[in-house]
Parts: sequence; C-alpha cells; structure tokens
Amino acid sequence: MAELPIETYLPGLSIDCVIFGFHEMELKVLLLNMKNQEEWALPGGFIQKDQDVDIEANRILENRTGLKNIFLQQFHLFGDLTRNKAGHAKKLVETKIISDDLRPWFEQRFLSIGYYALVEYSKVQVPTPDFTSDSCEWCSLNNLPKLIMDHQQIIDRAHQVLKKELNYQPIGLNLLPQQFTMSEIQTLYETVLGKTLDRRNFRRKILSYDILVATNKQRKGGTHRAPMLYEFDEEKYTQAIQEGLKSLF
Amino acid sequence: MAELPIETYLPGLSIDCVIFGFHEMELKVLLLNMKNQEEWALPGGFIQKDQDVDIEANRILENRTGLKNIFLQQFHLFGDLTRNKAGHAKKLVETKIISDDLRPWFEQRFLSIGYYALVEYSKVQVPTPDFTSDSCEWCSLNNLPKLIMDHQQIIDRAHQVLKKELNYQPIGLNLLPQQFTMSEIQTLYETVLGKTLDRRNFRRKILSYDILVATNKQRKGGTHRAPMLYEFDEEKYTQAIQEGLKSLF
DNA sequence: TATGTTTGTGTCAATATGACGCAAACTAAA
DNA sequence: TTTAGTTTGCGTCATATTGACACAAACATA
Repeated sequence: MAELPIETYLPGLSIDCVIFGFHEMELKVLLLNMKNQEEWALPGGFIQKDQDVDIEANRILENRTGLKNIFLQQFHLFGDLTRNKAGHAKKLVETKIISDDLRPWFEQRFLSIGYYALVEYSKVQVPTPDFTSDSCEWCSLNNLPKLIMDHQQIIDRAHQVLKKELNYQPIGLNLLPQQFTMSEIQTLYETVLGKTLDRRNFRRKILSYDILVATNKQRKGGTHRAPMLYEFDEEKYTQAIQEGLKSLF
Repeated sequence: MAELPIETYLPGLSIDCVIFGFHEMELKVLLLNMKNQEEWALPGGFIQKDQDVDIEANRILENRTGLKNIFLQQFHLFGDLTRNKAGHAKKLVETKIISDDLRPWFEQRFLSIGYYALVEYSKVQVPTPDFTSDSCEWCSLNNLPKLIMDHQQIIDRAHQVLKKELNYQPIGLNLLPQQFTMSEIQTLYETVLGKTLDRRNFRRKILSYDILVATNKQRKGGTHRAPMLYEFDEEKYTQAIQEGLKSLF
C-alpha cells in the first residue's frame, strides 16, 4: 500500500494526462489498469504546492513514460460536480490501493486539469504503472476499455482538441518517428481527422508546406515498392505552424 | 470593508473573466479599478465548493454585467508560481479593501481559471464594480491601463484564443447587435484578426457562408449612403461553425 | 516470368482567391 | 442647386488552389 505525501499537494486538484501515440495505423492512448478492478484510468497525479502546474504535468508524464521533454499541452479544466463519484475513494480503500488514512483526501471534491501529450510510440520503452495500478498499456482510441469517472469524456475532449489543433501544433513531428514515409504521415492525418484523404492530393499539399525533407533513403523490407523516407524540417515546421498551416485537409 | 464567505469557497482557486465587447470600431475589455490604486484588474471571483466551475463563472459574470446567458468559454488555467505576487494581500489589507482576517486567504497560492466572454456592448447597462473596486469600465484592448499580477497576460492569451476560434465560435453573433451593417461585421473581423481585409472580398466570402440574412431596412442617419442591415441566421450559423467556417480570411 | 500492390508523378476541370473598377446613394460644402 | 467627397453595392478578371483521376515504375511473391 502506497503512502502519499498529501500535505505537499494542492488539495482538490489533480492532473490527468491523455498520452497519444501512433502505432500500426492507429491512434493509441496510454492507460492504467487499476489493481483488482475492471476499470481503467488515465495516468495522473497531484500538484506540488510549490511548483508550476505545467512542470508538475511534465513530472507526472515523465514518471509514466520515462521520457523527458515531451510535447505536452494543457487543454481543459474539468470542474463539474458530477465528475466526483461517491464510491471511488471507498473502493480504493477496500481494494487496499490506498490506506484508510488517505480516504479523506480521495473523498474531497476534485477538479482535474486535462493535458494531452504526443509521444513517439516506439520511444516509450516500458510504460511504468503507478502505485494505484498494476499495468500500463497502449489502447486503441476507437476501442477503449471501460474507464473510471469521467476519463472517457476527458479523452474525447482531448481528441477533439487534437483535431482542431492539427494545423497549429507539430502533431506529426511528435507522433511520428524521426523518419517516416508519405503514407505513414498521411495515415496519421487520416486517423486524427477521422476521414480518408486522396493520396496524391495529400502529397501535393503536405509538400507545398515545405516542411518535409526527402532523405535519399528508402524503407526496405516492405512487401512492395520501397517508399522514400522523409524527415521534418523542424525549423520550417515550427515557423509554419505559428500562423497555422493554411487550409485544412 | 467587505466580508467574504471564504469557508464556502474552494481554496487556492479563482476565476478571472476577460469580457470582450465591441464598440466604436474597437475591441474592448471590461476592467475594474481597484480602490485607491492605480492598477486595474479583471473581474473575477471564487468558486463555491458545491457548484460546477462553469456555473460559478456565469454567476461571477452576471454579477458584473447584469446579463444572463452570456457566451462564456473557459480557455486556460493559469498555474505558474510566479503569478502570485507577494505584496498583493498586504496591499489589500492596507488599503482597507479587505479585513485583516481575510489576509491568509489572499496570501495563499492561487491558480486561476481564465474565461472569456463575448457580450453585446450596448446591452451592458451599468457595469457594477465589486467589493474590491469602485469603478468598472470598458477599456480599449490596444490601450489598456496597468493591470495587477498577470492579468495583462491573461488578456493577451484570451485575445490569441479569440483569434484562433474566430472560425469555430459565434463571435459575430455575440459581439454584434441584433442588426448590423456589412462594414460593422467586417471591422469586427479586422479588429479581432488585427489586419485589414478587402471590402468586396470580405462581402463575397461572408455571404457565401449563407449565415447572414439581409433585412430590407437600412441604417439611416449616417453621413453617407445608407447601408443595408443584416442579421444572423442563428440556426445556419450554429450549424456552419460546427465544422468550422472553411478557410479563414 | 507473371501477378498484385504500393509508390511516384502527372493532368484537367471546377472553385476559390486576391486585386481591382465603377456607378448609385447620400451629406456637406460651395 | 450644384459639386465634391465618401460610402455602399455589385461586378470583372487573372491566378492559385482543390478535387477527382490516369498511368507507369518498383518491388515481393508465387
């Protein structure tokens, strides 16, 4: 049973992270499986009294993924009364996830700050579960297990925001590996937007932004014609999204 | 000196509202002048322990503007340590704005939830100051007075968000009066975007969205050719911004 | 060597955009 | 009453962008 230094945390406030990854043509979210429970949860944590909220979010994220300097954006504060389910703390005590001392802490009303993170799937080695959970897995966004409290809504909202931010945030840069093929980045865009795009028109447009650099390498080993590998021109990408990539797909 | 039922509020959390209005070709923000001080502040307040955050934001806003059902959007949680200035509570006590009992409450670390509101300037009759202030005024966005703490940054961020949301939120509907001329709505767009637009191209585009209804009335009394008055087709507008108005100006 | 699929590169018509021109409507000055 | 100065309403036109496709080269596998 874990002990929490709750006296060092801001009361009534938590952080929940929606960690997006992209793998096998699908958007994935990193979820924790609560010990002895069927319900899953978003990785989250509390905020040190003497630290910036953004920094705390990064700390929580680093604990879970082992990665530093991850792309992380605050996107919403969830502050409805209904999000605090009465039985939650009781359950945590009964399943011995937390000690009885901690029960009042978990019974108080919580507001939660939603952050979304974009990580390169392959770089997250072994997702590490926290004290409340015994496993940590990537789950496909369109086939999520049952989630505690309002975590499903938090994910939905994060996905919505991601869609809207597609032209303002370096989504590709953070979700794709260093080098990638044209169809990989296209699939990413299709997945986030939830619609298919014409291959040739996509190519024309993404190239017109002048944010990609064609390497002269090819992805070998595939079962068909070897595609060319691209990289981002980070400087140009960063500059381009300042103003937003004109006109969406 | 005012008393606050601080025991009924969530500790360490506040709401700040950036209330936008549009008047005389300018974007305005409603600000409070702190008693006996040169610095101004955003209208804000605290959150009842037993109430949704969104509802509390509405309550605070209604107190200040007298308007119900105002368009109000949460846009950011400000959670840096640096935003809490040490001398602030002391000043409030010294200037007798708050009693000494309240000093610990105002000395704690505060996170603040930023909301922005869009109101029709003319509908706000007499902005009512709160207990910490003795006047309440519309200030032009590009000529703001000195503001307390990080309120200038909060406004800047709200303005940024407004710009980005222009094609996803009913900005015009909420900032303009029921009926308006083509140049009024164009000026609104120009003001929010911070750039001038071609009059004829603007007209063509805004009409192509099919969200405006031409009334057959004209604005009389002007010094030149009487312009035609338009209204929003609220249903079509609402529908159009669901997907976002394709391609910005 | 034949087959199926993916990749790279175009074309072309339909639309949308940006840069203007011009006359009608109206006020205020002459 | 006439004239000058503005604003409004309604166009045009060249250029750029979009959406819908066609086709051949490059592979792996059979």
